[in-house]
Amino acid sequence: MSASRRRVSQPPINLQMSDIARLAGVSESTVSRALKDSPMIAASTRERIRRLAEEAGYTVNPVASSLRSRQSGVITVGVPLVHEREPHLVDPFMMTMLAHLADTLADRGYNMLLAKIAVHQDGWVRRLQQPGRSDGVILIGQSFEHAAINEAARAGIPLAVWGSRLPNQKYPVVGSDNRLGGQLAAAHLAERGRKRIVFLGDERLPEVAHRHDGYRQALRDAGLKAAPERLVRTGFGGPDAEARMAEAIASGLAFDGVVAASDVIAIGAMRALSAAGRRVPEDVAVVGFDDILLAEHAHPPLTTVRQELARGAVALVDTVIAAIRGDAADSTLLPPTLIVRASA
Amino acid sequence: MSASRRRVSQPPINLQMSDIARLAGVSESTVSRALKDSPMIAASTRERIRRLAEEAGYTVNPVASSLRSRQSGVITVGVPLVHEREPHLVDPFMMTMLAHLADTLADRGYNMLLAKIAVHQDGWVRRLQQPGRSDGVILIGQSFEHAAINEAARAGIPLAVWGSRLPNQKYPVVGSDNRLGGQLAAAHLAERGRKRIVFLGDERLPEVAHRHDGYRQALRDAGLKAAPERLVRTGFGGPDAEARMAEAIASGLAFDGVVAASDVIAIGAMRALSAAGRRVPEDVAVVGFDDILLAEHAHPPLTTVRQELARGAVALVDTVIAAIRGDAADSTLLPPTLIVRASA
DNA sequence: TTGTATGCGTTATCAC
DNA sequence: GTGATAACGCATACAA
Repeated sequence: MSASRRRVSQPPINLQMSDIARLAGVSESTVSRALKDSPMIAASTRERIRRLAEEAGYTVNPVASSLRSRQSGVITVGVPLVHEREPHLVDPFMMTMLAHLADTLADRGYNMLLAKIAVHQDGWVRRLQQPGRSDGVILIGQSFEHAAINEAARAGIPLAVWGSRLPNQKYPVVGSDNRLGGQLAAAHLAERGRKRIVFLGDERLPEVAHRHDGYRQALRDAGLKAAPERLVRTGFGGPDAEARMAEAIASGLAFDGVVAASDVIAIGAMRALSAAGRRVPEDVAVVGFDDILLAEHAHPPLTTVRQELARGAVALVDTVIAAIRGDAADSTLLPPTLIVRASA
Repeated sequence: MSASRRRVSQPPINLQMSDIARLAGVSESTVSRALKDSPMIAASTRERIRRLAEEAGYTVNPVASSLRSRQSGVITVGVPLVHEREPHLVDPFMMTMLAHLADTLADRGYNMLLAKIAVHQDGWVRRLQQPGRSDGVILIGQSFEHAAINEAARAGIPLAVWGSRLPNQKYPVVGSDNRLGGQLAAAHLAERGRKRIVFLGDERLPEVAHRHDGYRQALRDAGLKAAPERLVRTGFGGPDAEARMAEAIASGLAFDGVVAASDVIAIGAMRALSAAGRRVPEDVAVVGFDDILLAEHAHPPLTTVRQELARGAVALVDTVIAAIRGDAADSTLLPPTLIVRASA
């Protein structure tokens, strides 16, 4: 059942601007201007040329256009891969963010070029913005690359980054108030009488670090102490989180509450708890982070800190567009919200 | 907290090939060849030039390269939007497919350009493959555009389409055996003694049509009759499905089983059933389609027909690459699997 | 308001 | 094995 064919039938007669110019009896420049609605051209001829091009099925060659004009109409969205082999893109948070970004970029008339970034390899910053291919870059997550991102910003790459505010930051970030988010989560558990609350996540990552800070603040406020052994480090993958939680349980760690750095982590943890015969929330109350679609469908439905991804995506896009224009590109701090369901 | 800056500091000294040529004491042609590992160049000079370029931080300008060579290293992934306002990309099935495609394309050394396609507007096929911007196109879903896609294929655009096999198809498709899938779903319900089984989906779309065919076949095989009023039409959105299901219940339609055209539809239906006081699976058994991550977390966990998206994504990518090369681009039929959980 | 001329940075073609 | 030269298709400074 072959459906192949050489590019032979119906040669798409690669029309160029000169063809339209001839058809219209004007010069190429006029066509070029008319097609981008330049006010230089009389409205009547503009209209005529547009119609002619339309009928002929001509579209401007974006590659040539972008070589000459140094504008591509494309924005690169980069996903830093912390650990080589994780298929990060399939992560629900990442997918949702990408979908919102794609929607917003389309709204703004930009195309989206998706790039997985192996941040191990040196020089990824340069590869990121191959000259001319895209007008700007959105990075989803800072990973451990604060310094490298700063360098990229200093090199003049229009940038917007999803993440946390850090000292000495030369690039605009969009992100939730992670400290507040962590605080909301832990305070909620404390209010429900939980005394020994575990934090589950990789606190070396900037966003998670802030969530952890908020968590400790809330514990202090509640008069609880944050035992260091109750910081259980895990990556963002569900199976990883499940394994780390299982280990913690097996090690005899005593706890009655969990603040997870993400919903996927929380759900992995609940799996491990369930496997170990601990009931949620009776024995252990669990709070997640993100409020992905899965959260409300989890067993039990997950209490979590919602991040406003749709708003975040809009802010990221508008920020990078501002940077491209050379306008002030300010950082944006989004308010997280505690969504109380059944798990805590 | 402004983090903006004009592109002034640290001018990235836009290095070009001529600079490397001068540095190496050779011509531009030699540099060009060396950097693409042409066997024409002596291994020693090749290595020397590569190192020089590396050190200088030079990368080939992909726009200029692609204007001249007519190869972009980019593949466009198009998502046809059936209904204008649905944010289709946020659909879990779509997001998962996109993530797998992005992973696979990256593996194959291609970049992914994401395009939402408004199929209402005429001429979308042409816009899809703006000359030069990408080497080929992957379409996720045929929508109602079989004829237009055929036209694109005839025009020589290298294509691969996720969808169903249709008569007179001039383009390669990758997709599940939807007829078999529908059959598996309905047969499972029949085996469990369900007699009045509703089909929930838009049977005008090719893939859904085939699932519906399989459903009817299974009913016939089980000696049941497929009453036309048990075909309840709905789009792919969860809220839409919930509303249609609620209407069907309110209208007094009698049924004890549901075959849904997707998991999202199934979950929407279960919501409506639950709201109407019908228990799943006791009163109504429900089978979904896709096996998205959400399915196993649904209430109750959803029995569904799994599609192998990861394999599908690989097939799509390899198919479009074959088409780009001018090789035979064959269609691929993936085997669906029934995953039995608690909902049926 | 429109046309003319030049060049964007690379690669293909042809010569050496 | 390497170099010179002319495109690739368009947009802009400048001239008219």
